[in-house]
Amino acid sequence: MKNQVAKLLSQALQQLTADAVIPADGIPVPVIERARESRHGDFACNIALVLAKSARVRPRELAEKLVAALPQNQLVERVEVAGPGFINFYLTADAYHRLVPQAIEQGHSFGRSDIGRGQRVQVEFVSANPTGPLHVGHGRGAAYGAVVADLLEAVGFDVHREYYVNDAGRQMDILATSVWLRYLELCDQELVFPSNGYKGDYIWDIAATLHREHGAAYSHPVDELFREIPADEPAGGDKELHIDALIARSKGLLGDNRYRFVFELALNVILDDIRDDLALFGVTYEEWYSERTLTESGAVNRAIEKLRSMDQVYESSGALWFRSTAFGDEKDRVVVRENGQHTYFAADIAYHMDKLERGFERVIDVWGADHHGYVPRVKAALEAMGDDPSRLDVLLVQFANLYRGGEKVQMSTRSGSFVTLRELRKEVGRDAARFFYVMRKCEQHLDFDLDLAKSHSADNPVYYVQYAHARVCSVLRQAAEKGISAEPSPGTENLDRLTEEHEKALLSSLSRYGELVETSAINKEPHQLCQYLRELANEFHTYYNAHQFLVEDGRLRDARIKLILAVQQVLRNGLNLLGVSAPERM
RNA sequence: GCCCCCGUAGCUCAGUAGGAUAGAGCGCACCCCUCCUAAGGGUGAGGUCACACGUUCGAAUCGUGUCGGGGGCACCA
Repeated sequence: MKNQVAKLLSQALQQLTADAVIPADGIPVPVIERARESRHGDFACNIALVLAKSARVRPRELAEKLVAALPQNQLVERVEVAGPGFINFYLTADAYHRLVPQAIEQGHSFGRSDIGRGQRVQVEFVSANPTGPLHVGHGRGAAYGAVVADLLEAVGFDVHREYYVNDAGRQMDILATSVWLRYLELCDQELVFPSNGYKGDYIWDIAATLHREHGAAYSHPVDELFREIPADEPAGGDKELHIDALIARSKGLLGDNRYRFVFELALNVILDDIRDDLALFGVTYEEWYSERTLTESGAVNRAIEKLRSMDQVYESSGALWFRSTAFGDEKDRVVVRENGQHTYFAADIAYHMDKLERGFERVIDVWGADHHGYVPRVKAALEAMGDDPSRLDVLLVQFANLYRGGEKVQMSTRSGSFVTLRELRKEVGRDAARFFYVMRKCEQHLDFDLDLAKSHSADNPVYYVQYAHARVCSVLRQAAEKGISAEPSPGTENLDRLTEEHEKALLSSLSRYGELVETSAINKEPHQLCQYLRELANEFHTYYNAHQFLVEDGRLRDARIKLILAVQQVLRNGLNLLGVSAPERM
């Protein structure tokens, strides 16, 4: 609808350019917006105000000329120049009416578009280290990333969802060692568990699996394991040195293959759990990309060599540094440590290089806000390698705070008192969790009210929207019971009977849906969709209270049934994009 | 110290690429089912858009500065 108005204006602009009223250079794309007030018509455009200066014509005069140059169109009833030079468009009733059969016939595809033109875009999200279950912080990234991906797909992008699995590195070694130590305890050995190890119950579970399936086959005397290991922090030593020494000793005692076995077991159990958890949350991926394959395939070395060949790295005090300051970073960053191991950052450079090499035109990373310091250096690396850093879009998601009974739920990884995503899902349900997570802009701190998310009341936005959908279903059931056919008449037949203000408001909202999906997708702002659905549901509920749908007058009844069928479809499509169910009854 | 985000109604937040009289929900005060689910609806009170200066025909929106809140600044992952 908006696009059609914009097209008309573009044609008028071309006409005026040909007539030399407007200078040919630098004509902006006309910005059409929804009029905020009905007395300003349906759409408004400020192009005359914008162009007045360069055309050296008074805004109102320019507006008049544009209006005169507008081609005829059956959607537009009349056009007015108002205020300082706004052009207001008043659309015909038919322009709105034709949306109703469209929504009903197009069903699931109503509101979708192809503005993405099949461009390949990768969305990487969650990517939590597989060292334990996902917690509520990851949940927000999961919900947000999933909806952004779905929105982009809905507007015609070729979306590739990816989870980057950090299956290499020290944290994973700490995990493997933690599991093995717990296993040794299950083999009736006594030891002091390292303060820096993973202490969650799930570590015991994995150790128990190892013990159940392999008995004491992986057991070693503990005194051998701890012999001459530097003291742990509680014993007055350094927890990092302590755990690193334990890892090295574990590898030595178990040997490569057996250590690998414990490592893989831990990794697979946790990764399966994460995968399962996300799937139950309605979040799925096209690909789980292993960090290890990045090293094994030589991509990391290749990235480093690429930087070297472009003279973007230098050696200093035994390490290899990337000149990220040359690209706006605040300090240079190490890519290969003094001990010869590459840093996590080096793998990240390789990963992003690989993403672009795989042919994605746009790459979106969803990160926790605590990683924001990472953005400049990753972009710097892409630029240094000769890529366009603007192809990478990093979306930072702020943390979510849970509230229960008006009190903030205290969470800290250290004390092990963090709430897992699974627990949250169990408590408030998938629908509420998905909706609440994306209700706010991602850069906004999120206050997640658990009581509200659980409440079955109008205060709860999820139920409110779902209830509107269920109510439509209920009306249709009611019709069936009364022996009234809810089968709508073809096309726009009878829709001219919709003359109530409530009905016009609903038609107007329906006409906004497509635009809304587009702006939500382009701006990566799912909260706009939440907001919209709430408004649409509100208009429906108001309508429901004010008017009977299943009236005696068959033509009016048909028109109303068609209208609510269209509303039902849009509610369903919108909820579906959010990963929230649209129940038939509640 | 440097960097990022935020500051709009009592509370939680919108404000659609600067636009015509700043919006919603909650809370508060009233009111509405002999009627398709009251898990609903309506009416009302409530704002110096943190502050100052600047850009513009026009600023909650853009720029600079100040104040206030949150987060980040590893040869960790």
